[in-house]
Amino acid sequence: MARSNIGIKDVAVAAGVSATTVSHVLNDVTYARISPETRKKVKAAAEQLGYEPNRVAQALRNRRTGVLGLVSEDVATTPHAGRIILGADDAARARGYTLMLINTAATAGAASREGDVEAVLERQVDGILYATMYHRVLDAPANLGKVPTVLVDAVTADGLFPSVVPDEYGGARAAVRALLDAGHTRIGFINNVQDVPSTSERLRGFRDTLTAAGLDAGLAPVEASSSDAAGGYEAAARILRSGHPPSGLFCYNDQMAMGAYRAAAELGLSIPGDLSVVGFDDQELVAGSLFPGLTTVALPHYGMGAWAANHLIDALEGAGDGSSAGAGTTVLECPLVTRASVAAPRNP
Amino acid sequence: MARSNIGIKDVAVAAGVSATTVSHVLNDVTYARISPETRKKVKAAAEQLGYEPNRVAQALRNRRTGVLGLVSEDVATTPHAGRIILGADDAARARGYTLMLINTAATAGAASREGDVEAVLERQVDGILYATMYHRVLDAPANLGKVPTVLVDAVTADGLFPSVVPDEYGGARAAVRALLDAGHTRIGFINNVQDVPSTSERLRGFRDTLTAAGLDAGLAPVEASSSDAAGGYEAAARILRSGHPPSGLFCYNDQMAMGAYRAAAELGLSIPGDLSVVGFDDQELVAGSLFPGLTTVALPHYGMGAWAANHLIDALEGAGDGSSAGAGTTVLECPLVTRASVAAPRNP
DNA sequence: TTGAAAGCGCTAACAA
DNA sequence: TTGTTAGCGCTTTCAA
Repeated sequence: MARSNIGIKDVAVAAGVSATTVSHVLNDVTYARISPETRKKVKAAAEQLGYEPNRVAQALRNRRTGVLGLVSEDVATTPHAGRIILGADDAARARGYTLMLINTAATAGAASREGDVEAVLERQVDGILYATMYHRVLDAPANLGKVPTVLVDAVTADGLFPSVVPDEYGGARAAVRALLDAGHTRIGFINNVQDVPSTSERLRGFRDTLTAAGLDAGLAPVEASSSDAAGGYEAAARILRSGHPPSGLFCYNDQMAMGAYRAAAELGLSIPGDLSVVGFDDQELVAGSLFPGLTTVALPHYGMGAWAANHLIDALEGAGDGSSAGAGTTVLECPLVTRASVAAPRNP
Repeated sequence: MARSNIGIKDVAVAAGVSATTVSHVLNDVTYARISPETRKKVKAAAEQLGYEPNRVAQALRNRRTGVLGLVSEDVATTPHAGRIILGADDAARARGYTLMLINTAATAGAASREGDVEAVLERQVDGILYATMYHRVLDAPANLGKVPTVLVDAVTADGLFPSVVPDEYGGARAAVRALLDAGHTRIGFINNVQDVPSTSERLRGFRDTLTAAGLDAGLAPVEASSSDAAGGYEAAARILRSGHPPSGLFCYNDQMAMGAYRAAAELGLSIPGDLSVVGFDDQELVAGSLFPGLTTVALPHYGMGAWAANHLIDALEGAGDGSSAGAGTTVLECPLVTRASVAAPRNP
């Protein structure tokens, strides 16, 4: 079961040197003065025996495991978690770290989530990445912060941890600008009803962009509903059936846009001929499958995962100062992904 | 940085006993005869100091880390990975294990994937879960199997590893049966063009079910295309425009079903009034967002993850025999998820 | 009923 | 230039 029976000692005897020497050459210890021939011998022996370090023993000795605990909420719900995980994994591996994963329930009580954090802490992870599945303010478990911690897609009310979140506002601006650039002057927004940062920020981005373009944001139709296809259908129907319907529609997310597609179809409105639509989230499975393909704004999940891992490792490897080195929130751009749902309005 | 400074020794002095005794009582060592009062003292001290075991030290000593390496292909592509991860995490945690995650690229060469496996092996994982993102036959990295290994959603050509895969055939039967039960007698199938197990098995299930119902499977319309919405649209359009179109349509996956919805809409066919549709995969984001909701067949990703973790742990904890204890492939049911896309045919 | 001592595989002072 | 020695925190003979 124990896989690699051969250890540093075996290499030592094979090379005819001491374990210390083997350790020195294999770790490229700077202060060790070892003759080139000895180095060669050791490396050859190690290679030949197929030596692989036992990271557990190293960890015990060095008091660093090289493992990052990824505590992620609701891993299974969306593909978002996958992107965060992938970004974090890529970044971590590039720097010699590995991820240890624990799923935690967003809806669980503080005690349960504290237990989840404890599970990785026992494993002596060097640091923790705490990820949520949508941008929100997090009620952090009490034991978070016992090791350096970075928040992904979340902030805490007290702002004690460094964190990385999407630029919801900027993303909304990009979406509306795409509509504006295509020539639309009457643009509507269908928003989510939940009280989360993205709801208010996307609305703010929507309004500010219209205002900046010299339009009266107060006149722009805005309807809110649940952030799924049914909600999108309903909100879009309300807007499109109004007296003076918009020619461009910005949707809170791709699911709602999917509902808007249906509402448009029922009203005999073709996309993008009669109605241009922009979504948010870039859920490949949805945005890429709709017809016509949905122009949308991508959430930088991969980038947030990578940023968080890198930032955490920087903190770990930087001066072992207070661990709170560089708290504050970093905001990552949400780029527009152009597909085929935006065109010039029929009657500009 | 090192989080829990207090170790077994601290508890020992606090309780006025030896480290040995502390270890004994905290681990409930059966053969240790320790007085109830001593036990009480030790537990109180541990509790009071907030002692948490250092799993790394335990691992070094016990030669078991209690960590399972999850090597997963293309974690980010679909929500499937999330389900597998969740299932594996739940099962592993219930039995005191933790997951270590490594992403690997399905398209990468054997050498690169071997490196990915090596990364977790160095961490002394007790066993490995190797997961692919769709059911296929896997070209296993050479070092897989150095520790007990279970395959998730994949099999190897040589069948050397225990593995768990979805019952594609049974799922297809359930889908077709749903159509049959609703009264349809003319049923079509739009299939994937790729040569993967699901393509042939779902087709086989489709035909066998028709035959078993006394219909002539040879006459049933079958069209194949790429397994996305565009392919589904195209294949469905071909079938629906044919001389004698079916009243029920089974689709290789939900994406293709989404394309079929569009084809039906263009032909003025309402779902489920004029056409009943069944998908496969149960991609919540798609199946639940379509209108009407898509009746589909769920892939048991959560179950496969859980089964694999449990099976692996069984092997780990069972007699430390050959590790190949119980190779062979386990097949998990694909249940029908009923939404609203199936109804009785208009002209039975 | 309890404790002393050895050692898991590795690294790092310190000696030689 | 290299080797000896002492642990990292824990478990487990073995002895008391």
